[in-house]
Amino acid sequence: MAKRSYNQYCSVARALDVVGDRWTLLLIRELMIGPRRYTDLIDGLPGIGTNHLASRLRRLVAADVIRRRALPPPAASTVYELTRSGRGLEPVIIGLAHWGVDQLGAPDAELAWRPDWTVVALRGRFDATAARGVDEAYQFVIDGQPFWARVRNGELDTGLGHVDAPAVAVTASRASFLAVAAGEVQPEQALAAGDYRIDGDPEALGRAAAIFPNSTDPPEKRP
Amino acid sequence: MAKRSYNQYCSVARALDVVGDRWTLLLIRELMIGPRRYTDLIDGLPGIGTNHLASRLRRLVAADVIRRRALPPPAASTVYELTRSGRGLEPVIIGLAHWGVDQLGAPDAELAWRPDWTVVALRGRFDATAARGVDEAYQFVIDGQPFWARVRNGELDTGLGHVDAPAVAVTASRASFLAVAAGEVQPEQALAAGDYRIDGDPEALGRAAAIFPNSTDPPEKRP
DNA sequence: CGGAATCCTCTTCGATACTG
DNA sequence: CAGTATCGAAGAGGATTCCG
Repeated sequence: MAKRSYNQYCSVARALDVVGDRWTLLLIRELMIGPRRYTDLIDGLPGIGTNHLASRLRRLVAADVIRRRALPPPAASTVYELTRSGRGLEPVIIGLAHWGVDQLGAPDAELAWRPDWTVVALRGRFDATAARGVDEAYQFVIDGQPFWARVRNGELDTGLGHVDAPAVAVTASRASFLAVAAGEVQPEQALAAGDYRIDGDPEALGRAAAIFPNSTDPPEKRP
Repeated sequence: MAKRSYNQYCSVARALDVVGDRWTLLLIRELMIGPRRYTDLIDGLPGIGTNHLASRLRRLVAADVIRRRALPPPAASTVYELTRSGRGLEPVIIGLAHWGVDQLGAPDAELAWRPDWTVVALRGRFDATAARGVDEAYQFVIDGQPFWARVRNGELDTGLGHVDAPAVAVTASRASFLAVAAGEVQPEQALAAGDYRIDGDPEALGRAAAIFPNSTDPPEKRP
């Protein structure tokens, strides 16, 4: 039962001792999207053994990366969420997200895809400079799954569900949303085809496009 | 022989399909320090099975993350080094290094430690703002292992071996270097004790301390 | 000696079945 | 809904051997 360790006095190795196991960083990704129930996690991590999920959750709680929280009575359920320490892993996830774009390829029906994952992509693409002075929210409903992004004071907030008074709302099917996101289809075509809809202020749409640029390299320096 | 995959259309999952296996990110860390021979890698990754190292190297070459290069005749050996794509993983490694600092604890003789790993720590602590206008090099020789950092045009370059005309040179034993780095011993004490030596310009030492701050949070936003 | 392939034991993974 | 229990298959970790 003793945890396997790299046994190195190196902060990279120590970090990987805690979050380097298979599935663990994807589990962090899931919780970056928002608090999740056990079954939500199973759903967002197709293929994980339930025993492994349970043991990883236990370990991450022990390491103060995530926390177990009971929802108030009407909901009567428990959720897992990132602690402050766990939120500190966001740069790692974002770093992987940037790097992984090149490995992504074209949308493939064989691969699992959840609308929520778009939240992570949005957080990765967020351009704080372009967001300066903007104060508005954007609503998405993809495949019936609602999520949103709000920009205020140059900062980004995201969540699942519906947001008040969005400046723009995008409603789309999985296929059309992915086709547009991957650049396979022009937004105009998708709009004409019908299962892709944009409501709201056209100018706000332009701002959103600048704040979440489609394919730039990470803001870090280039080699 | 088919590679295990998460089978998700998500750039984080795709990235982890390539570099998420056990040992792989530590292998990238090793190559961030500089080009390495097979046996150097074995040495920097104590505990890795030679078969696993070989198979990971093969896969990473295939994925264009690293490259195999033959050294010119006198050396008559081959080294592995990061490709441009592989260097793109530096933000991930640095992100893990920042996060792992909290998990690091006190130096422990039970844990493996290599002087070279300090190069990664230096790269993680580099403060580009403090480096503005500085053009000088710093030499380290820890436990007999030489490595250096050079700051120029607000950018950082690092490497193994000796650098020309360093502004500061730090020479120390493993124990005293770690004790000072971990904040257990004040530099003055270590200097007095004798197995820690600093040569060069005291003002440059002050600049180096500002450029590689000892324990700040990552420059990313805080939660 | 550097760069692996082989063998063998042990742990972890993945899938399913089962329980409070 | 939130987990345990179980079990075959795959990967990890050593040691040793092989090849140039």
